[in-house]
Amino acid sequence: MPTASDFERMLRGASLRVTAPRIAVLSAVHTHPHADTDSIIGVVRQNLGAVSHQAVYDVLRALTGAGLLRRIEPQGSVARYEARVGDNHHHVVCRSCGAISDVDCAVGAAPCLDASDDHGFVIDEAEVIYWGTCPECTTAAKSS
Amino acid sequence: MPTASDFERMLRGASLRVTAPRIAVLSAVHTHPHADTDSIIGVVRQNLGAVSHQAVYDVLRALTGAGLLRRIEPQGSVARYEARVGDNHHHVVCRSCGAISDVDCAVGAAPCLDASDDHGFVIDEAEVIYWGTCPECTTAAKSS
DNA sequence: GTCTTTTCTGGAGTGAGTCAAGTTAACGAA
DNA sequence: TTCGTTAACTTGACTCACTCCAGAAAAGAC
Repeated sequence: MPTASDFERMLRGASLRVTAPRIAVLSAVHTHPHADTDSIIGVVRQNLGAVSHQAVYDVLRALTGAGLLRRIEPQGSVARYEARVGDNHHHVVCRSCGAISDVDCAVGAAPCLDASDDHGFVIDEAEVIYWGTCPECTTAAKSS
Repeated sequence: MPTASDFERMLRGASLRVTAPRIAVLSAVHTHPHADTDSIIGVVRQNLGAVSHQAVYDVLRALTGAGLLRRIEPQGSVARYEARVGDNHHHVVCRSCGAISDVDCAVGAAPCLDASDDHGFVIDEAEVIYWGTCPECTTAAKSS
């Protein structure tokens, strides 16, 4: 787990100012992957005390823009953030409880990046979301 | 292009009641693929006159649930609907203008459905979204 | 034609996220 | 160290897609 000074280095590397809210948000997302904005606000406030929700929204946007965080938003869910960036990985989402897990790319480094007919689009990323049922919900459904 | 009686047959096939708003919504989505709810409401009102937005939301949900329509919502966009259901196809989304195009599956009928490590999830669908720049935006960017 | 059930209307409400104006603090330069 | 600039934070109002609710209307079964 990265330390506060690691986070500081990451911020400086992205030429962003180092502030307590930013460190706290970065840390919260590292310890709570796939957390939604509300939970992040909660965690940040536990560590720092009062922080405006607006600040957290701003920080999340700044960090996402700088490539330090990645924003994901599966259908029917609010925005979630994760700290694992730079590798091409995807997600499985549980239809029943909304749980999210990371999945490494099925077909090498850049899977499915070739669309059969790209309609002239210049494609730079392929995002894959697997939909299914998580182990907990599967067993819960069986026993009912 | 399907006719009103085709739509009627589709509704009956899904054991849904046949009403003017439903026919109109079905027709609107067929003629305007990837339209958002607001545009659909607009098209429906052009054809039918006054229809409440609530009715359109209800109809869209009923038709989506019955499998007659498919709901897609790429990040940063509101919900959109398309009438092409039952075949496993995906979408390219333009980062700059939000345009959406259909893309057939790159790797056969069910692409990438095998995650390398599924964490015990029972996966039933793989959704792929390609991100890029559409032809219009590409040429616009070059000329500027 | 009458009855039951589903659908539609109109209006109020919810909640994630944004906008705007003013204050505060980070950090490079003097 | 202090100063000034500029980015970041606070507060609070606001937007907008979407939902909930209660009553009215219409579709389909008998």
